[in-house]
Amino acid sequence: MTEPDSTAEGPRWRRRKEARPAEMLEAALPVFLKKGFAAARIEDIAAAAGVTKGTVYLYFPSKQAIFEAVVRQAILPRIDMAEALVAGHRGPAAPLLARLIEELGGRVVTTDLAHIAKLVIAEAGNFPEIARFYRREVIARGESLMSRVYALGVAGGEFPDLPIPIVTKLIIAPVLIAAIWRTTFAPVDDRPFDPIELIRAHARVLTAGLGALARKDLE
Amino acid sequence: MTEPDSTAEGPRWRRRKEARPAEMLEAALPVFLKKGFAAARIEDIAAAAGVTKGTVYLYFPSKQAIFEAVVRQAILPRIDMAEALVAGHRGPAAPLLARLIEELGGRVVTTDLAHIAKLVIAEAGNFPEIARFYRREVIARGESLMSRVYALGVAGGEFPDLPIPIVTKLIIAPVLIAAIWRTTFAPVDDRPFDPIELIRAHARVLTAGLGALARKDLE
Amino acid sequence: MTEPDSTAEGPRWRRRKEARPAEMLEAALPVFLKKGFAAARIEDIAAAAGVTKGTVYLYFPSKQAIFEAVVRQAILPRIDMAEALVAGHRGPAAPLLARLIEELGGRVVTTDLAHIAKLVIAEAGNFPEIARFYRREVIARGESLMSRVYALGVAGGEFPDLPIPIVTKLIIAPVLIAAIWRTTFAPVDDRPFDPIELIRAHARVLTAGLGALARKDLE
Amino acid sequence: MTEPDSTAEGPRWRRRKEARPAEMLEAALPVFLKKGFAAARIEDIAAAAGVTKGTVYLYFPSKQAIFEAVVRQAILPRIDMAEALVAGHRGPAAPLLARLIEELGGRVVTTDLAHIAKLVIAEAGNFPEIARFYRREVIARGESLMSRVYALGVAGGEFPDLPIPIVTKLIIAPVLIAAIWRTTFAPVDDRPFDPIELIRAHARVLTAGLGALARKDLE
DNA sequence: GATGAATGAGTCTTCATTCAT
DNA sequence: AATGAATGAAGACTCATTCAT
Repeated sequence: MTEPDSTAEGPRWRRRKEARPAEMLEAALPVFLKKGFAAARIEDIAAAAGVTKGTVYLYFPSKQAIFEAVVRQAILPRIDMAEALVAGHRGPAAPLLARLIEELGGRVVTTDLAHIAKLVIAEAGNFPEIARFYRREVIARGESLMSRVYALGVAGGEFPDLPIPIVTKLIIAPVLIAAIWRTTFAPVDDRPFDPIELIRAHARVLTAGLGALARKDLE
Repeated sequence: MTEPDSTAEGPRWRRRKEARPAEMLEAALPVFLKKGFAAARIEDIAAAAGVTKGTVYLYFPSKQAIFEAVVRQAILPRIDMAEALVAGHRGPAAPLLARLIEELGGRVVTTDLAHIAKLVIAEAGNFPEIARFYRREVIARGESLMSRVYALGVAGGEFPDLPIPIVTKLIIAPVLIAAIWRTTFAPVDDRPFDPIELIRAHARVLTAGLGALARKDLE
Repeated sequence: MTEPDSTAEGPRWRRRKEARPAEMLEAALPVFLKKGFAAARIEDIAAAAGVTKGTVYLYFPSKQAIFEAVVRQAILPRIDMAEALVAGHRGPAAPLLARLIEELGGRVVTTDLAHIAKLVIAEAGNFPEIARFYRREVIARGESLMSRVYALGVAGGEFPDLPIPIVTKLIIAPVLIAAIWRTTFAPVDDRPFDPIELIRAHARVLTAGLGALARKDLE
Repeated sequence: MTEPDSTAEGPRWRRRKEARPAEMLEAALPVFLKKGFAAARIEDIAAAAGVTKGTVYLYFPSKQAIFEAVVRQAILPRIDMAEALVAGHRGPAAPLLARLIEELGGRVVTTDLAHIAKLVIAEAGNFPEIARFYRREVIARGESLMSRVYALGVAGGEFPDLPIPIVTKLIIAPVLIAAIWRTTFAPVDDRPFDPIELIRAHARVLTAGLGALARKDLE
């Protein structure tokens, strides 16, 4: 597939050691997504990367290490993107929050981030390291991001003063549901599922709810 | 071997043939909850049920069959309970919805239903049959239940006219998040997590949001 | 081989769990003797025992455990025999020592104890547990045995007062050499090697030497 | 890459092509000593020699070839030394023999010759070529050396007329035991072990024994 | 109905060896 | 000459499943 020169037999390798680990992770991601950790075979991953089993072990010491690296590589760039996206936002908090949910959430829900999130949830129980990493690198950063937006809204009287960890989860929840639904139940459901519609409704209901509660708080 | 003489008193024990499968499923549930499908060993399940591996196969044809039966048995009674709980509710829709969320959601989130939900989500990808069953028996019934309550609210002008599948997911989402958090990330987080607090906040924000949108719709 | 009933296919197993481990060790010994630890394949051992790989793991948790058990089983009964043999001896020390060397040493050197000793020596470096066991169960008991005989001789003025650990090794040394020679070099040597002759010469030279030194000490 | 400009000063280093194999063997010896043949990895050897795996195969066709060469190289110079040492000895046979044992044996037992001997013994079973080489180059030459000394003693009536292969083994035995003990059991024994003390006792007992038997023969 | 001994396919992992560069 | 990426055969170990007792 990615074999650039395959006349006859082609060279067994070409000097690209530095690129290999990333290539392999890229190849491994769909395998893990499709089968989960336990059912994914190293050989599948190797084949997907166009190498043989042994080669995989030149770059990673174990299946678990591959898995952890895959999750990391799949997630970290997205987090960076998300943070950049937020950093650019300006203005009152409520529309900002709505936009965040719609843009970020929409992105998550329509790309393979949905699968990745589901994968992490599914396997984190067996991989405390993954769980820890995810909490630290994804959730914590997401929360800190949200908390800034939310604090703005609280300061401006737009939002009620709820605990950040709670609010964050309320914000995220429908996004995750959309991800889970799309990856898990949509394939066995004949009714269409439009994740974007869910995200939009969520944005509307949530901001309306927060606004209403804020006003009630003021009374 | 150490069998005491039992001629006089009749059999010391009586195998509850009919009860066996259910007993096994009960024993198997915690094993699957703890390890997931792949890592759960038949021997663990057998041991938990106080029998040997071979016996398990007298009642179930395969590990997968056990798993599916376990999930079914764990979930069905809860659904029935939930439906009963709803059937008894009366009055305006908003407080009913809030109560539903708090009572049902609270129950889910604090019992091992949380683990079960997480298990289903984690494994449904590998078990279409589970996914199908869950969608059909759990989600569909839950939705139908919700839809009755929600329709009440829409009719009364309390709720905006959103699509039922969307609303249902919005209602459920934080409950699921609470379940996932508790089973997956709380164990690796040192900050305390109070699922009930999340559920309550959810109930408040959601009903407030729906109410606000309903009013806006009327204008 | 030991299959008692093999018409057509024969039963896959017959209730003999208790005998199995010992049978397997017996089967494993020659495999280890022939190949050493590293080169011995579990499958070889299984085949030698008339079972398949998996069965081996019903009884032993690892290759190393098998190895250790094999060595133990091969050695312990011999030690017991040796101790019994010594316990029965009476009379002055020098002939007793000579008899010990000739009978015990002769036995070692002509049976597969020679191979076992060589095996232990060869692998003990990689198996501290084996080394420790051997030192404790074989060497220590052998020494204690020797030391009783030797003390007798010292008390009677027959032997010089040398440190027991030294004397023991002098007594054992040619026996071990004979064992090593027979298992290691004799197969590639065309000259015949008679271990018994070596043992006899050793007994004579050693007792003569000890006697001479004892007399010199007295002067 | 970081190669400094070398046009002006000529090559910074010069590969000693001819020396390479010897260097590698030197590097390989400790690896084999520490791990034995099977557990020694080519990569370890290469690393110890400061080259990469591939380079090793420029000089040796296989791991086994390296091993054989290592043993050869480790042993041959010692043999030469030993023969030189003997060639210089003069005088009556008994003290000569004692000196030989103490000096040669002492040297063996306190240097890594002990480890090498143990290595050969451990692996010779799997490497007939090694066994053959060792018998031919080491044992045979050692024997011939001993036989000259011994014949001197027999001629002078100092020693009894025992077969040379037997006597040789009696002479060597405690040396080997010392070597084996030091490398194999001493590490798991908390009591101190002084190989020199053993060698000295051996020299004394052996010469005394040979002398006594010689006198008895004369009677 | 239960048992538990036995199986053997399935996987990860290691490492000697090859060979394009 | 040296490298080091890649290979693939080999082997330990696991465990769902079978079936004689």
